[in-house]
Amino acid sequence: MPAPLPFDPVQRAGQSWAEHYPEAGETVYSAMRAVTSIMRAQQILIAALDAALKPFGLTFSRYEALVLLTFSGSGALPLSKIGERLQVHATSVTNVVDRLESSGFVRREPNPRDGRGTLAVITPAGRDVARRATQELHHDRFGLQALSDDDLDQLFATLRKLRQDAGDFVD
Amino acid sequence: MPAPLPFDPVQRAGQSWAEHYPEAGETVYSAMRAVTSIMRAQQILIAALDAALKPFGLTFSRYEALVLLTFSGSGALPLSKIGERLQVHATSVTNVVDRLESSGFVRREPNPRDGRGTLAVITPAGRDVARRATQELHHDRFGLQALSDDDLDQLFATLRKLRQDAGDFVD
DNA sequence: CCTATATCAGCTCTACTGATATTT
DNA sequence: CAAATATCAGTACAGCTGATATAG
Repeated sequence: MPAPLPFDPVQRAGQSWAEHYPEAGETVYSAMRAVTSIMRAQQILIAALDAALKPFGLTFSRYEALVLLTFSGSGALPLSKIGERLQVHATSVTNVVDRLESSGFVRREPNPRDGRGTLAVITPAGRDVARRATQELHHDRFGLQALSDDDLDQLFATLRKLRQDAGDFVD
Repeated sequence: MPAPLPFDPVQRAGQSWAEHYPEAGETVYSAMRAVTSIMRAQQILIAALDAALKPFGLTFSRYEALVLLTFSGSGALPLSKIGERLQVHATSVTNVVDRLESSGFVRREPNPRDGRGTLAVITPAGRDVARRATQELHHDRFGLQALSDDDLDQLFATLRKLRQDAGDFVD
C-alpha cells in the first residue's frame, strides 16, 4: 500500500476542472467529483470484501449469489432469477454458478417447472460457508466502518435514484 | 436491457437480511444496502461512461489519464505521478499508457530529471480527443443526470470519509 | 546497499458479444 | 413461429503477484 497523498486527489481534480473548464459550471464539477468518488469507493470496497472473503474461497459476487440462495425457502433458484435479482448478465450467472459448483457450494438441477431452465441448489457446505462469511462481513460492517448510520442511509437513498433512473426497477 | 423489476432489489435484500439475521441490527442492514448500492452504481456509471467514450476510442480509465495530462502545464507527467493521482497500480498505468500510445494520444519520453523514470507526453491528437470527449461527458453530466447538485456534493462528502479511512490521503 | 521506477509474464475476475440447443 | 433459458467461445478490461533491469 502506497503512502497517503498529502491532499485529496478528487478535490484537487475538481479544482483543476474548474480552472480548465470555467464555462462548465458548478454542477459539472460536482458531478465529476461524485463520479470519481463512486469509482474509487467501489474499488476500495471490493478489495476489502474480496480480501475478507478469500479465506472462504469466495468473491463478493459469489457470496451474493450464495446468500440469495439461503434466503429462498427451498435453497434453490432458477439461474435467470439470480441474474435478475443481482442485476448481472446471464453469462456471468453461468460463470458464478460454475465456480460455486466446483467449490461444492451449489449443485445444478433441472427446473421441474420449466424444461428450459436450471436451478442452482445450495449444498450444506454452501450454507455453512455462507453463514461463516456473513459473520465475518457483519463484523467488518461490509468495509464501511468509516461511515455513520446516517451516512449509510443517505447513500442508499441517493444512489437509489440513480438505480431507478437507470431502469433497474419501477416503484 | 432487461425489463425493470417491480420492486427495488436492494431494498428487498435489506428486508431479507433483517429477517434472516435479526441479531445483526439496523447498522448492519444499512451497511449492506449502502455497499450493494455503491457496487451497482459503479456498474451503471462505468457502462454509461465507457459507452459515451467508445466513439472516441477511449475507456474511462484512459480518459482520466489523458485529462490529467492536459491539466499539467507541459502536457507531460511521470508514470509514477499518474498512478499516484489516479490511485492505480503501477502495472495498470503501464497498461493504460500502452493503449493511449498505440492510439496516438500520448508518447513516451525518458524523464530528463530521473533516469529511472518515463514521461507520458500528450500529443495534439490526444489533446483534441480529450477536448471532444470532455464536451460529451459534460453534456451527459458524467451519467449523473438523475441527481441534484446537493445529492452530488453529499456523495462526495460522504465517500471522502471512506477514501480517507482507506488511506488514500491525509488532510 | 536499499529503494524507487517501470516493465513483463502470467493469472483471476467480471462483463460483454454472438452463436447455439432446447423448450415454452 | 417467436421468445425465453442457459451455455459456450472468444474478447476486452482492470487488478494483482512476482520477477527483472535500471538508476537514485
